[in-house]
Amino acid sequence: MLDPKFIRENPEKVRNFLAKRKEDYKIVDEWLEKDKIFRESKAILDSLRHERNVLSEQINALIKNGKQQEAKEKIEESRKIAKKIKILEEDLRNKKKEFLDITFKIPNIVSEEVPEEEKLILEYGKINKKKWQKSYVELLSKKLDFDSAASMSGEGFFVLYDEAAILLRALINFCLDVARKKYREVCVPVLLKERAVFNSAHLPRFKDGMYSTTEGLYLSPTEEVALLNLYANKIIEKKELPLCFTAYTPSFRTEKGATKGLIRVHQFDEVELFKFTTQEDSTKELKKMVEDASEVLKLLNLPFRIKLLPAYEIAAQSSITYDIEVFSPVTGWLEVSSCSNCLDYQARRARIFYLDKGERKLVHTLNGTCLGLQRVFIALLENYQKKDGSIAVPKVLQRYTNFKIIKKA
RNA sequence: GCCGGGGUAGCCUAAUUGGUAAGGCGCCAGCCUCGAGAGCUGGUGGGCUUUUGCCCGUGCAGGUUCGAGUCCUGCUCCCGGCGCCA
Repeated sequence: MLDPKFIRENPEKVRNFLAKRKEDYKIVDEWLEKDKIFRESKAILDSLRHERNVLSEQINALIKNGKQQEAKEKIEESRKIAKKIKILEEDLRNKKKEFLDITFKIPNIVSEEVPEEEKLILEYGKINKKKWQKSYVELLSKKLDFDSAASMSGEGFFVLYDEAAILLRALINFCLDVARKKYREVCVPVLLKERAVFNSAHLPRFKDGMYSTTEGLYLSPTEEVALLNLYANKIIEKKELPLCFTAYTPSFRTEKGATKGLIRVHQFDEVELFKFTTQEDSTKELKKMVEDASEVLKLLNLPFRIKLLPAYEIAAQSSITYDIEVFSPVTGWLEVSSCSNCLDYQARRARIFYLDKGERKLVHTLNGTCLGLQRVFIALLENYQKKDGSIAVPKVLQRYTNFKIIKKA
């Protein structure tokens, strides 16, 4: 969430970035109204509480001095106020809830660096497109089985066999090993409490995009949620920052518009990067994160490009987002990473602070995919295929696969 | 899942039969000093209020009460024990 004080003092700025996000900026007026009502009600309640507190203190003094009769009269008086307070408290609770609900609906500030339209930042590697190249589906043939997956889990799932399964696992390990050089590896849960998912701001906005269980837990839509919550309600020493984590887990999304294939599936694999930084370092650290994620593609010798997304394409919690797309000869450009600076938006919800000379400050949180593995998998197959239908395994992956080539199926 | 014990500010520890959160460390500022340290003084949770000031704050959410760290209910996490378990 944004700092209410910021919204109150800069409603124009908030309207402005809502417009950039192509969202309804009238919500700001609604917010200002709710904020005003809430604060006015609270002021009335506060003065009543003050009266009660004064009376209470008098009652205490009277009782100590043995003046029971006078105390009794004061208690009677105070009782009336207490009744009023109770009614107003109930009312204020509702108003506070309304106020918070609307505050949570307002997305993060948009960074000044965010362009009007998608902006190409970098192109890397040589695009190699040949007429004879086949799609990953053709290449894998029976090693990729959508039918069995559909019969046990429904549409939007897949089964991999043999070298295909091994290659995906190799990719997971490779990405993790590259990430591990700079990020601490951590193994995290994929079932998460409502509060945790709320902290990352996936709730309430992304509710329909997530699976939930009968026990009320949500299936992780991205490791971003778990990694953020490593420090929920904690205070970090400034000298410990930046804290960098990486994790691999499967991620789960309902993907209502899922199409057949590996590109958009309900259960997919990603290695995630996450950083907690000081307020002054987050911009610098985001750039490093984008480089770290690109590093994997460079090592795999896959062509890719980096884009800076416009405001209307970035997540509500993000203030700026870089996307990395890998080139796959038949399937085309595939988004494999999204690196975002959430500033203090998630930290305010999750209450994550650091101590700077005794002063408590909200951390900045950054997240990035490193990478979306099914999509890198596709690019790998299509880029490394040979004319005879076999697929070479990149040198850096061979120690993970223990084979150098996937023969034509 | 059951039984018992616990959660107080950045950290550590107090608070009588319910009477309105005390102290220490650390940190910040000032004094002192060539400077640092020590020492001394003040300040160090959040919000509203331009001042004075007021409200809230003892894991979270409620309840009882004139008044709750303290009593009650639900939840949560930690510690110990039992149970279950790959």
